[in-house]
Amino acid sequence: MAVLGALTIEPMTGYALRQAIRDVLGHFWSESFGQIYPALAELERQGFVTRDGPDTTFTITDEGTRHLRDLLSQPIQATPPRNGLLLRLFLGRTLGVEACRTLLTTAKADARQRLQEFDALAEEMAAEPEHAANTPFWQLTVSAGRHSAHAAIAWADESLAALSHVE
Amino acid sequence: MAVLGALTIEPMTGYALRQAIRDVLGHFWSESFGQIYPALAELERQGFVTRDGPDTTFTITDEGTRHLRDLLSQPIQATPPRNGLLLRLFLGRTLGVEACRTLLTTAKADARQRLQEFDALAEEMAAEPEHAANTPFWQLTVSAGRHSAHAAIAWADESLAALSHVE
DNA sequence: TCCGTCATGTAATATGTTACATGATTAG
DNA sequence: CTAATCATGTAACATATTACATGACGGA
Repeated sequence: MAVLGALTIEPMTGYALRQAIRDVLGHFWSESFGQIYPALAELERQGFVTRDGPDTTFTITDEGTRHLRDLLSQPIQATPPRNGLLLRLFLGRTLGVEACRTLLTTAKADARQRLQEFDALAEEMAAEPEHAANTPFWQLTVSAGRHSAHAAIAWADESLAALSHVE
Repeated sequence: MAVLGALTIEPMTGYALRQAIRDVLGHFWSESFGQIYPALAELERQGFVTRDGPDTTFTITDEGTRHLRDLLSQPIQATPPRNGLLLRLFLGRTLGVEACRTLLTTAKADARQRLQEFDALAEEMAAEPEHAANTPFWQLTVSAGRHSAHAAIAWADESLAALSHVE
């Protein structure tokens, strides 16, 4: 779904695909080389993408677009959560309050960092008039990241305050 | 780490462990049967847990607690993101605005639901005086969930408003 | 010439879920 | 007595990452 989706934006090589997924979808999606190339081969076999010219860029076919629409319409399957930060804090009594404070401070700094990256990303998107029809949707994903980062900062502040009363 | 951590709260059978992980850590961690039993066998082999009595509850050893402290102190390794909702919204032009609106409405309802679950969880925790030393840390994880859910609701509202101007 | 990047792919490995097999115990 | 839950475990399968192998090309 991610590979087909990226190819709706523009034709790309597998290598460029990996960069696009990392740089543009990076904050909510990821794929490794080992997934992308076999996926492209399979999609080609099924006629959903074609390999063009000597530079071997991949282009999505009409059938591929139809298939993508099907995939997008399927129910979202939840990925099992694995939040190492929260697991450590939950076990804070064993880990120690001081270490928890450090984790929270780092988490806050990370969230600030992410906010800056979202600003850059939003600017980048706005500066591409050829993708005007996509930008409203793309901005939604950036906005999600921003809301999430702001929430993380507020939570970290509250949590640090709460922990100052412990032990 | 999750298995050892859960056993610091109280000795448990593997079955109870799975329920505790699902019910208490569920909103930020998950383990399946296929992970828990082999992990317990390995932890027993290494002397980090012991199997007691005829009801075979597992108890963490002193060495196990030391090992857990080591594990908790190791750097948090980020899990690759896989957010099916954001991927679909990013490809909103292909999926269609109407479907995006539905996704956002559902996401908002889900977040509301989660808020209620967090309220219940917080009450449950507060009602267990024998775990008083743990509750400050446990409340942090609930608070994280609450902040995240509130952010999701605000984001969904904003996004629905933004999409009303599209097409 | 040599290094970094572009480019494709495979193999080894790691991780994780689901389904199945088995049997005890408990509640209706 | 029978259905649900408790309890442990394994095997098959699915998924995903990392490292490796290969080679082209452009710039310092």
